[in-house]
Amino acid sequence: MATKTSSPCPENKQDWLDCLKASGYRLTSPRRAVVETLANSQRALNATEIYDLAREQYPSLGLVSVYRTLEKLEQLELIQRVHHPDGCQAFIAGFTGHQHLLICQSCGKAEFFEGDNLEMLFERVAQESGYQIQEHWLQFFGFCSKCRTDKD
Amino acid sequence: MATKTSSPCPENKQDWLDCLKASGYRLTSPRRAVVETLANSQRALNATEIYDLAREQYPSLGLVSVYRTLEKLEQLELIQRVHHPDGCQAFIAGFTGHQHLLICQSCGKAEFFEGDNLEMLFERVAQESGYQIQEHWLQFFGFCSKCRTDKD
DNA sequence: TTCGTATTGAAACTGATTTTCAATATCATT
DNA sequence: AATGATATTGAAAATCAGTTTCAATACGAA
Ligand SMILES: [Mn+2]
Ligand SMILES: [Mn+2]
Ligand SMILES: [Zn+2]
Ligand SMILES: [Zn+2]
Repeated sequence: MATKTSSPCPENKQDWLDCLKASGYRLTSPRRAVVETLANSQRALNATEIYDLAREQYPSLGLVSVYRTLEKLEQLELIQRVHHPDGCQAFIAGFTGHQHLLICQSCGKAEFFEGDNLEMLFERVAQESGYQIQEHWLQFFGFCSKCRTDKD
Repeated sequence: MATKTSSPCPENKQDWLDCLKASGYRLTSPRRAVVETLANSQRALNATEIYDLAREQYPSLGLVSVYRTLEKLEQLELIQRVHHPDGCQAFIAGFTGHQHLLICQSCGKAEFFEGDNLEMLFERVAQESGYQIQEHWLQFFGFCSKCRTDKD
């Protein structure tokens, strides 16, 4: 029985490299470093965080290449931007299908969940407002089990 | 019978000025201009948009004063920041109680709605993920009745 | 009306992101 | 494996939104 929540890490970061390759991009060390860093992360990272983490393995990496790689990964929908009260320039591994984010307010750890059923609400709001509803954003914030334990 | 959706404009922009006054701030022309502009707007506006609109009535207004006034209005919870795929620095008149935004993807017109009932989903996701859920973001995007008509 | 000071707009500054550019690395082709 | 066209690179310069500084001004309590 499959769980309804899932970690953002993709099964295989090779998929990302394959996808970049298939889209006509070259596989370079800077790109590998960024992919590696993001694909291994349990939480959303911004450009500088990726830069700092990736340089531990690949010190000559330039910040500009991080920005350029993020741009491509986002276009290919391998990653997605995460909006947060503290900022909206962090990225996390994307997931297919209809999923939403659950984010730890303490450590930032993110998971995806699915199974929100908002059809009834869509209809009621559409009725009352006259809007034709096309998209929705839903995001939960809380404390992950680890951070709850640490608080004690 | 009260509708469950409502326009973001406050009944009376004088309320905002009173609130600023009550908080120890002086009522100045730049502040009045920003309040006027935001309180009259049906959609979220960023600093530059407010600056441009407000200067039509008050040409000597400085952009710095827009930023400074926004900061105060946000602290007083008279306005709130609106996150959007195209940017997250726009503000709209705030509302009390538990409400969420419905935004037109064409003209930006915003309304608030209430009555989302996510308790069951909170519990299920909390159970499956181990997270203690504290907050949620919910936002709808679509086309307002006017923009739907205009498309025909 | 007076007067202390909160507020102002211009200019300088900051930090994040983008652009430019010459040097380099990738990879399809030989 | 070697070649060569060119996509990609990092450094430096440029841009952009937002913030800080500061002397001049406007608010509003007295
Ligand atoms: Mn959903
Ligand atoms: Mn809600
Ligand atoms: Zn946590
Ligand atoms: Zn509209």
